[in-house]
Amino acid sequence: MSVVNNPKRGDATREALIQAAIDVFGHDGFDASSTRRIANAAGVNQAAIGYHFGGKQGLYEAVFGHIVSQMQIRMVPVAERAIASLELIQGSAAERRHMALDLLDLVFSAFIDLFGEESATGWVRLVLREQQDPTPAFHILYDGLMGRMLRLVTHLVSVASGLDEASEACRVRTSMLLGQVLVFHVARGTTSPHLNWNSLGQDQLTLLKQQFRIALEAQFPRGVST
Amino acid sequence: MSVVNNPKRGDATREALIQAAIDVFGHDGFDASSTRRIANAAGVNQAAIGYHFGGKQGLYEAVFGHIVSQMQIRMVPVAERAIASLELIQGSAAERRHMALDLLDLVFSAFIDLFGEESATGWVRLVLREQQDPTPAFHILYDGLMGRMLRLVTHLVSVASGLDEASEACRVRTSMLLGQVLVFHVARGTTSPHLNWNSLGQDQLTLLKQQFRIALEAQFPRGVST
DNA sequence: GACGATTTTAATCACTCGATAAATAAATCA
DNA sequence: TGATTTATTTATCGAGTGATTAAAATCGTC
Repeated sequence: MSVVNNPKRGDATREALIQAAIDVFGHDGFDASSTRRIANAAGVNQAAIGYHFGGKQGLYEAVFGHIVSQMQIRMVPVAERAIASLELIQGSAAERRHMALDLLDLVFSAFIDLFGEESATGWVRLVLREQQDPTPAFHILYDGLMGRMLRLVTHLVSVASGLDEASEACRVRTSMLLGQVLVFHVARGTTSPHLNWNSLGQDQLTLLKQQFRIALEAQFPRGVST
Repeated sequence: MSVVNNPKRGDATREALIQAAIDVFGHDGFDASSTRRIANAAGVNQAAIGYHFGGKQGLYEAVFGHIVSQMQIRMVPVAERAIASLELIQGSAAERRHMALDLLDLVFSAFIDLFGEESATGWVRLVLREQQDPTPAFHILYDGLMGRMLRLVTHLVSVASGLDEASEACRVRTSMLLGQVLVFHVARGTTSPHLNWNSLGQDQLTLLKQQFRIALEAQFPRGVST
């Protein structure tokens, strides 16, 4: 009870293991990452993984719990702001369209920033790998954040485009929007040499947001109305 | 000399190993795939991998050689047709823009078909994994096909948009186009439940091409001209 | 059918893996 | 302090890894 917050004895070890695991798992994937390397990177003993997380799989899932909470810190305020704005406005269709476009820009800007953070290099790879072929850890991601964000964005696209929210067309277009951002991480092997970008710095992120906005406005033009 | 084509004795074994390796590597990744499982799936002995390909890594690279040749069969004719069309036309800027848009649609349609083929489920995962974090095998892909296709598409986008081919803006927009297609494979974990698609059948591919064309035309409008 | 070359197989190597039990250390509380 | 719980470490287990060797089988050719 000396310090506030009451940190239990093993908290430091657990934290160190999760941080190291994000790096190692993110760099080499689940299978190629040995528990010994992770433990070594964390400065603790290999057996500590079994003690604190039950095993390698348990550590992997704990890592995703950590990632989701980090993503939530960044995205939830933005999402709530967008939802609040949407509920407030009740003008003409054109006005709501206008608003939805601004909110899409807001949400995707946050998304681009999130994926471009310095500390993100580790966990972004993990998230994308899990996207590609989901393991049980994927549900932690989807239920915790991705699913909710996707529903919000789909709704915004629906308002911005006039497409029925439940239609396949609307959902396809929503996914395509997502792809326009993800591609710079997912197809890094191709985009990176093509753009001479060896990393996503502030300059690159700015350009990305800029170009995304242009593409967004073009895809769902403001002027067109009923 | 009994059969034509002079198939050497070990060709059947090599072919079986490559086919099995595409499935196993594609499903579980390089590290999680054991040479014994691959050999078993191919119906040959594990030592045959060492004999024919030098080792696990050699087999992995041979797989990518095979994939590239398969992709080339599908994409090279389309690419050559596009290049030929571009060189022929020399009308007004508006006409060239028009043509470039049609060619973009052509190339990406082929791309969508390629990634949607029944037999593709195996190697698509492999290609995307390699995109995400390139190993030496990535160069086989990039030099063999991806790089060339990307240059072609960049040129088409340049003509269609009026952006300088060498500009970052043009290349970012090109990558974004690519992302609009890739997302359905790369973020399958998210798009698949969102769209209630458990696989990419003919209906899904048709809808994809349809929506992509709409998004493409919107992003690079035909009407606008000098 | 015998020969040499190519291919396939069985057997084994040294090694790394994740998990775990037993021993030790540290903190907590009576 | 001594007892008890909690945490960390050391050491080891069996399973599975990729690679390699040497023997066996298969082939074309004479």
